[in-house]
Amino acid sequence: MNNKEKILAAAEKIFVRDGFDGARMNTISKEAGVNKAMLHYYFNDKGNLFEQIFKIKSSVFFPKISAYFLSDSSIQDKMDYFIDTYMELLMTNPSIPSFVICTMNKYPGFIRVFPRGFLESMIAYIQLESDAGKIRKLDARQFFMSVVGMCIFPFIAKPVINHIMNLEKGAFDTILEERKEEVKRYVKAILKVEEA
Amino acid sequence: MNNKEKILAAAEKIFVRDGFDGARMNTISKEAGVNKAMLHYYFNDKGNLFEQIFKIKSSVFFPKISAYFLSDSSIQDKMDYFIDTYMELLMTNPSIPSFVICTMNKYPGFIRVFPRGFLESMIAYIQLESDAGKIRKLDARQFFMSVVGMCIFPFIAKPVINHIMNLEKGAFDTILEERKEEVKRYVKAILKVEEA
DNA sequence: GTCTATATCTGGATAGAC
DNA sequence: GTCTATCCAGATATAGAC
Repeated sequence: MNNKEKILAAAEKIFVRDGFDGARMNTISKEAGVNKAMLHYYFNDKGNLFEQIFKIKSSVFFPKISAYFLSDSSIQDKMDYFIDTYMELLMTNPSIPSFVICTMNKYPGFIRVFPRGFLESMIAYIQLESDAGKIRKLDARQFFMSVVGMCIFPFIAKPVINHIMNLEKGAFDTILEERKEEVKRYVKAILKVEEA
Repeated sequence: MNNKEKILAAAEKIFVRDGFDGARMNTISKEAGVNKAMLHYYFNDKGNLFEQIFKIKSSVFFPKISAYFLSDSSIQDKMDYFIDTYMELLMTNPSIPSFVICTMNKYPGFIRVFPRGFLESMIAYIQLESDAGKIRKLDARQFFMSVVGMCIFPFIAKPVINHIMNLEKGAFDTILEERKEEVKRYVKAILKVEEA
């Protein structure tokens, strides 16, 4: 890894952990093991360094979670895949949801990193299935927001959850693991066509 | 309103809008219309000013959303009340969810303001109903997390939602209003006992 | 490309007059 | 209680030698 790559890796870690405001150019340089002036040499300023990282990251994230939606499997299977993949991704990057929320609420310009097509087409597909009567009649936008909300909740609320449920060491991870299955069951219940 | 009250009101607004780090003692004093030195006279330092506000706020919030849980109505009605009350509260304070998430992830000590009893007893009650077979067999903690996740999602993700769905002016508020009913329907579907 | 030293700015907090 | 002036720490960014 050359210096530029070292800086990118270190900056990602520190920005995600501390947020844009909380991150220090000093901390990043120490983490990367390079001189602080190098950060400015390669990336001019803090804001630009920040953008570079998350343009790269989001270009792999969205294709991954939406991949299976193109297959010819049932919508129930597609939702199962989405929930599994999304939850797995979050479990290996548990700070991402809070990071994204904090960043984009403070710096609305940050949402540019969200590519439009992936989410739009997933929602459109769900709406078609609903309109065709294959699943319950629902607003696909509301449904999609609900699924994502259910998936990210434990990650954004971890401190409260630990406080309220006073969990033992490791218990939180168990909750996450069980949650995948539980959310999939909830989604199936929501999608199920009501009896007349 | 005396100076102390003016400061509290101004500080609440600025802290919620800008976060703890982003808030400036200068900005707060201007907003309150008092001299900056007054902030230190009444509240010593920034951290203490911050705590005072949210101890007061949370002491009204939790009793409100959990009030109806003590009645003798059905669990479905209780959940409807919870979702309505909670969503209404958020609609009049739409920045609160992001604020809480950002603050408590950065300053874990902040969770002390969350009183334990209210949420715990709501969850315990739901678990009893489930174990008794009055609703579907489920993990009440997972269920409760799901409901809260569904309610707060549009508030924490507003910038993405506007970006992805490219909404017209006022369309977001319509989504919020419709969401109350939609989430209530989803919750009913989740709670419904499965046929053998 | 890499480093040291430093300029410059910002913001919380304090001293002290009134 | 209220104000002005100021201190001081911390952080970004730059200048300039090598």
